[in-house]
Amino acid sequence: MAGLGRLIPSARSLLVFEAAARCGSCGAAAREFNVTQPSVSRGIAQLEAHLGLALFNRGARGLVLTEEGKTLYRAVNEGFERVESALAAIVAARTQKHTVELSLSTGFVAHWLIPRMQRFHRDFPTVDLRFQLISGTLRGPFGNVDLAMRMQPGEDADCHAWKFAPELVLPVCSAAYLREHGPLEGGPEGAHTLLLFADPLQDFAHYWGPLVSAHALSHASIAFSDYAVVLQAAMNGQGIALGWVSVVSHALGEGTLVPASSRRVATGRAYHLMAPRGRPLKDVTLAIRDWLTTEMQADIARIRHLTT
Amino acid sequence: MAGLGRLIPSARSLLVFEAAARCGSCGAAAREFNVTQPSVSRGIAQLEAHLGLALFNRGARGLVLTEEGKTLYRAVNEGFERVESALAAIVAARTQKHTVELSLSTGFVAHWLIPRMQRFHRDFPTVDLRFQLISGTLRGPFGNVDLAMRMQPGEDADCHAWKFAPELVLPVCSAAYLREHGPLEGGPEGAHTLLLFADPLQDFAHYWGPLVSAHALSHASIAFSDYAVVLQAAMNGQGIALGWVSVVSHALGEGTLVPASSRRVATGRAYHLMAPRGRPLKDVTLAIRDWLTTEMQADIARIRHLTT
DNA sequence: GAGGGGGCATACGCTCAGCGTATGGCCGGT
DNA sequence: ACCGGCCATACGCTGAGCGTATGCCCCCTC
Repeated sequence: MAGLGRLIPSARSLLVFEAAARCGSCGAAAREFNVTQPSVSRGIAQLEAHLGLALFNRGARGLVLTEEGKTLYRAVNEGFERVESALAAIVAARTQKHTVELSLSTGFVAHWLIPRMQRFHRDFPTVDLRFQLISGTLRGPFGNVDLAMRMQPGEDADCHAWKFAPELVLPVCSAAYLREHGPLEGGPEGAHTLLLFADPLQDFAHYWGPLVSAHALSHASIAFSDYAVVLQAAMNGQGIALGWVSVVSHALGEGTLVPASSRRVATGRAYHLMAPRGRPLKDVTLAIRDWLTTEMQADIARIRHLTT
Repeated sequence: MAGLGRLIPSARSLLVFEAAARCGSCGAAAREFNVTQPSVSRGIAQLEAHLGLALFNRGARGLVLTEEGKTLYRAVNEGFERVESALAAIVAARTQKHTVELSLSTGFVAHWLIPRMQRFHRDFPTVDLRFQLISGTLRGPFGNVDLAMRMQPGEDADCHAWKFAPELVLPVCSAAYLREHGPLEGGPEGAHTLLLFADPLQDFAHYWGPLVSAHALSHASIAFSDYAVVLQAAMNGQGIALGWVSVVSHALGEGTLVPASSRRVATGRAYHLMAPRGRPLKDVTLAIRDWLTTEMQADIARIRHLTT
């Protein structure tokens, strides 16, 4: 409104007026603007002189709006509120990001998701991921996250569930380790170092059993308390680790890990992505589910020759 | 609203923003505030920096509001209009004056209305006129004025419209120029000076074409950026200008301008006075409409011998 | 009635926010 | 390729807006 600039003596006149009207005194308004009382007094006087009418009656108890002052104050209050709401809204909309909470294992995040985080942020520029990280077997309630990875829906029936990846396991090591020590099956007794994950919840013999002969269990072993560290040690050439394909698919595709045996363990079970029913199922959550699934399927296709 | 003062970097930020948004360029907004273009440019940049977002996209054609800018502009426009209405109302109530906003061309105001302003004030002593001045072709929204002059109602269907004057154009110059150089049609090639109005929105060849033979377009010419100045130059004897009768009727009646040719262009279109439906249609607005129309009809009758 | 507290108004002098000028870069039209 | 018109920025200037000091007024309490 071009006219407004011409109707007031300066841009700050109305801000000063509004503050004085609301606070009821020059001193209180001055404190709000971090100026001194004479500054507000002059500002109001300037506005009144410009308009040719009194907006306040002055008294020992401060300022009292005249009838014209009340009319103007109502308008200014409404007008400023309209502007302030819009300002607040556009600033909030601009900085507002979707926060999505994911419950995932440390190994998965470290060796599968982080390597493709750049692509994730490209595809989801307004999403801010928050992780509930689970060291070891995927477990525990996830009622307070948007998306969780778990083995089977049975853990928490009251949820949406979507199949994500089959549970397929194979021994993996670095290419350098393989060249130096040969595959897991060959070689003399105890020639290998097995990198174990010290997880009381997981029967690793259950997985190792089908992969090595009985006497092979005499191999040296190193145990770690986090599966992500187990895989890192394998990549560093320190031994052979169990490789859950859902976690090592990226590393196998990149060649930072290679199969250490021709044997595989397919348990018949599957990892699922789950969303609790008690939490809003946001579009962005579904989009991320789809993205994760698509990426996993692409990885699996890419390393099919290594896992069958 | 105390918050508003904290959301903007300075009190004048929003005034600058609103003007730039409405005018579509820093230069045009600067002219409205009687400052230079860099001043507006800095003001907008300061506001954007403070808010942390872009309000305009910059280009070779000026400023275009972003989506956030549009949101803010709507709010600021409404908010400021609310304040301005109250300000006008209390000033009018105090002085018992009616403020009437008119959207008219600079040429019309300068050469048709101002010459009869004394008579206007005699007939409307309590009316305080405010002008939205349009340099060049009458155009643009007029939702925030009481009365606008436009070519056809189609521009903004949601309005009252009353026919005001036909679009009739003839070449005009001063009497002294005519005595010295003769009419537009006669004389050697290139003997005249054409006073042009540099308005990209208006195809002046469309009007000059029927008024002069093809070779006459070789006349020397001077271009001005405002039609009011074009007419002033013609009155000063500097050449021949196109005279829209709706603007030059007073000057023709007074003899400060005379026809420079026997040819006329009647486009068949008509100027209208319009009032937006979204704004109160005040009695004083209708009275001014009638006054303007009566004055124009009297002018046209007075110069009928010159325009047919 | 006197005194004190708290309010607003004004004179004087200071300073930096906002300005203009100069200039450069970019874009679109010819 | 050239030109006109737009916006952005560096530099220096200045007066609008500020604080301080002070005076005056009103209201309340003793």
